[in-house]
Formats: sequence, C-alpha cells, structure tokens
Amino acid sequence: MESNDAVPALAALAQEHRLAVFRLLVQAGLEGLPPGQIAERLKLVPPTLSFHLAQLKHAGLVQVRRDGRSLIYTVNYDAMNGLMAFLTDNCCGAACVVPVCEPQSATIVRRRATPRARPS
Amino acid sequence: MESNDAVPALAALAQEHRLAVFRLLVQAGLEGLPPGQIAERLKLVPPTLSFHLAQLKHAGLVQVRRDGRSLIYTVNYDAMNGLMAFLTDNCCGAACVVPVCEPQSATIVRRRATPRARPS
DNA sequence: TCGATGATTCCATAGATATAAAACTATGGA
DNA sequence: TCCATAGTTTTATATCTATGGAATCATCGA
Repeated sequence: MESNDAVPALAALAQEHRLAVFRLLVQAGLEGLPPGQIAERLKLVPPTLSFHLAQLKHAGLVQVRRDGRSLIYTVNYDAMNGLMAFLTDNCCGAACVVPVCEPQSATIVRRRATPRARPS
Repeated sequence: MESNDAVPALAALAQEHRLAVFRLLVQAGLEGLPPGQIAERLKLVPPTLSFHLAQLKHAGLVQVRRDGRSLIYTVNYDAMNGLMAFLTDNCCGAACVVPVCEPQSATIVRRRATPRARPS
C-alpha cells in the first residue's frame, strides 16, 4: 500500500459510524453482512449507512456481492493488512511484528526481519 | 484503545501531510525530530506543520519534549499499537497476529490465542 | 406485471477542516 | 537587556464532509 491509498483508507475509518461498520464486518468475517442488519445494529437510517458503505468501498476497505435482494458487504483483509504494514513501515529497524489478519483467505504480508539503516 | 480514541487517531492520520509526518517520526524512533527538520524534509511552512503536529499530539499519536530552543516530537508507540489492535479486534476468531512495534520502550500488546465464538 | 422488500442516489444544509500571512511566545547567547 | 532563532497561535478564507427526506433502482414472489 502507498500513501495515495492509505489516506483514503484512513479517512474512511476516521468516522464514528464507518469505524463501527468496519469493525462489525471485521468480526463478521468472510460471511459478511447486508446493510439491513448493519443498519439495525448500529441504528442508522438507510441513506446514511449507504453513504458510509460507499466511502468504505471506494477506499477499498470493503467489498460487495449480491445475494438475491440483499447485498453482502465483507471486509477486504488484504487492504486492512496493507494499511497496517504501511503505518509501521520502517518502524524500529523493521524488527517489529507485522499486523496480519487471515480469515482463511487474505494475502499474508510478513515483514522481512532484515535490519535497516536509519536515515541520517 | 476505544472508539472514542480511535476516531481522532485515525482522523489525525487521514491527511497527506500528517501521515507523512507520522511515518517520518515512526522511522526516526525514540530520538524524534524537531519541527524545523520535519518542515524542511516535507516542504511545509511552519504554521501549517505546527497545525498538523498539534492535531497529531491532540490525538495522542505523538509526544513533545523540549531541548533548548528546539522541540522534539516523537511517536507514541503505545497509541500506535493500541490503534492497530483496535482495528483488528475480534478479527477472524482472534487468531491473527497482533501488530506490535517496540523500539526499546512501548507497552507490548499481544493478542491471546483464545478462539472466540462468532456472533450469530 | 404488480406489489413488497432491500438498498442506493439526489439534494440541500449544517458543520468541520486545511492553509498561510501576520502576530506572538520562548529560549539562549552576546 | 537586546537580538536571533525556533515554534506556536490567531485569523480569514476556501473547501470538503455528514445527514436524512424524497425519489429512484433492483430483485423476488404471487
């Protein structure tokens, strides 16, 4: 992930309701959830939730598939892992543990243990 | 970390210049950097940088100490680790790797490997 | 093909945010 | 005490964002 992708992703998460939606989807796993259930749990009216889901989708943090009349939103684990790797990039000599969530699928991004010279 | 802290932290990072400042400080480690050097590297005028540093500080992501005429900004690694733990909370049965950066200091937050029942 | 359900899009408004010029504050040395 | 250096605060403006009512779109079953 690069700065160009990270800023929209962080902006998408930097909002109370969207953060709640995202975390709900993280916990829902690959099964995902339809907007109806999300709206019910988080007490959001449909247009507002739809707006927030669109932001998360546009930022690449979630995906949608259709199942009959329902749309099913799921977390994009690769995007989530990429974001966290980006935030900790070159941290403490690249020696720290890499954030990795892997719910069956998701590309694993592990940090090389290679020590790195600090920019002078 | 809780939602009340996570939203301001994410909002602080959701801006091109602040994200660049934060990553610079992550890489600078415990030594930190004064605004003058940050401004020079990122080509920011003092008031703008000062504004962004204040946002990062207010969000708890960075700290300041004074060294003579210079102020030295450093990353708050605990806040950073807390934020990433929060984002991946209850992810994939709590089986995934926890993001941890530990530059000598910083409280380590490792996830318990306890499997967790998925909400039905 | 009609009605019901699930969800999105349009739109107006209220509120929050980024920027930099000018003014101010704090520290250290002469 | 005066000056220079290092940063912050104030202020005005331009821009972006969140919200929800009303209208619209998509799918399914009868």
